[in-house]
Amino acid sequence: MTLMIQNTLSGKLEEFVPLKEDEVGMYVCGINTYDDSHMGHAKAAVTFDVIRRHVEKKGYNVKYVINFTDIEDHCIERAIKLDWPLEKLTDKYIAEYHKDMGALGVKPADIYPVASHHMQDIIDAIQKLIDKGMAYESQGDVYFRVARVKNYGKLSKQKLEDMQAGARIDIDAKKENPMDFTLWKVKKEGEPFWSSPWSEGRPGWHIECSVMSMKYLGESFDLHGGGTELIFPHHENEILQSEAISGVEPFVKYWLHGGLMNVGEDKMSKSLNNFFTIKDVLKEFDPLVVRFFLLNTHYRKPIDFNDTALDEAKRSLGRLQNTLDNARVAQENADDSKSDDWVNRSTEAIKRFDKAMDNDFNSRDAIASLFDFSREVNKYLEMGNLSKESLEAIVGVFEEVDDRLTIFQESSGGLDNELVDNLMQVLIDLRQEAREKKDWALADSIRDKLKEMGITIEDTADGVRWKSS
RNA sequence: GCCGAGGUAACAUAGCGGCUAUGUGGGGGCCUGCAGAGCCUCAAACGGGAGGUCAAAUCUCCCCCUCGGCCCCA
Repeated sequence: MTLMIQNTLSGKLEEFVPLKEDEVGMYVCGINTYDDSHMGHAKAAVTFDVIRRHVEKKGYNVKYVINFTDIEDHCIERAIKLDWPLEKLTDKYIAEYHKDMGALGVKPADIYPVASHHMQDIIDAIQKLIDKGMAYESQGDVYFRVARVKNYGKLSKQKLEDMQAGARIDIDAKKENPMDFTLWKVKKEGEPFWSSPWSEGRPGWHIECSVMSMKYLGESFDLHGGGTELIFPHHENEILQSEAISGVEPFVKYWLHGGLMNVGEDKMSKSLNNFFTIKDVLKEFDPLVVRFFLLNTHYRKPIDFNDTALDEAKRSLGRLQNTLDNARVAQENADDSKSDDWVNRSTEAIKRFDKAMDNDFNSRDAIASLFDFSREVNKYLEMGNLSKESLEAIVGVFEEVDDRLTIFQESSGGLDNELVDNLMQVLIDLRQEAREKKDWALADSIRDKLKEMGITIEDTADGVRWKSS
């Protein structure tokens, strides 16, 4: 099956054909390191995590790079405000990022380059642009010369003329053209700075991504991701710079952009101050539920963030988790005498899942297919006549899915605590005795009290089960 | 103004030419001492208007509405 990818560059669904046989380069814009990550960042991290895993599953050797930008305005401002060296701020929020994303089950990237650690590379790149006539120095600043580009706007489909017509563009006397963007800017008093041939100052936003992506992935690589809000100007300018620096096209073959996280009518963002940090959300919801919530919508679409949606995700995911739990329990008790065609059906289920993922990483559709599979499994589980081999295959489907999406619990049974297990067994036995004597009041009382403690008792055909919620 | 992405049953989302979808919620059954879980089943949809096709939620055109981008942002 071929992997199809919606490419922002062409605006079309294209077959994925990597540039090189041995390695697929993938670069995703990380965060600006000045504050805790919010759910919007989580959406980006999780979707590209899943995309990366699927591409790897297709047999490609993915080299995954996520950058940290610590040289832009917010970081500088925050560092000054806290009276911290920039490095301290950078280190802190990189650590927080890894903590948050780790908690969300995001597989680490191969390389996490940091902008401020690549200053010489950045300065060299800017010099190269100046040497080529693609950039110019002006009173210590350096600007990219947009007029020298032949096809401006290939990613964002914007025309230079249109941009200048309606937009609110700052008229800066230092620029030749209002659309020229900053490669290097002179420091302001009190700001952190680096020396350069032009002035003491710092790089503009965009250039660090060009430099770091090309450094680690080469002048031309396969996949570049980010949120839709980055298409213009960030990614557009990244292309201009990179292709001007290297002289190689395309800088990136496939551009992927994820829909934004909304809160009601607005997108979630720091500047609107309507964000929910990952840390706060994880206090209320299981990380697996959060992942399910994020993956239950196609990555290119926006998602509205609210508790109701998370609650629904929790219930929905619980349905799948139940099937998996039940299958696992049945697996322990199954005999291997009977045979049926669940091995084949399981293979088919994985194929269907894969097919959905091959269609521009349609995790929503892939999950829907799992619900269908789950329903079928439940029917047979209830009849209780599945063979060990079948159950292994069925559990295998869930494990395969989990390998890609990471949405299931290992086991929802005990608390990994022998003492608790034993105590629970005593309570369950007592309750069973009460039930046999038809002492429903006592039996229900035990169940209710445990429920209050967050422990659910279920009477099933295979015996009594309990789980903590 | 200029670009981009969308408008699918109560809600959230897939589907993007023929197979009426998935979950949550709702009605009715089955199972159960009850509960839970599960199964079966019912109700419920493609923003509006033209066009085109044997056939459209899916294609074309027009209109309406929403969100995003054009200062920073995953």
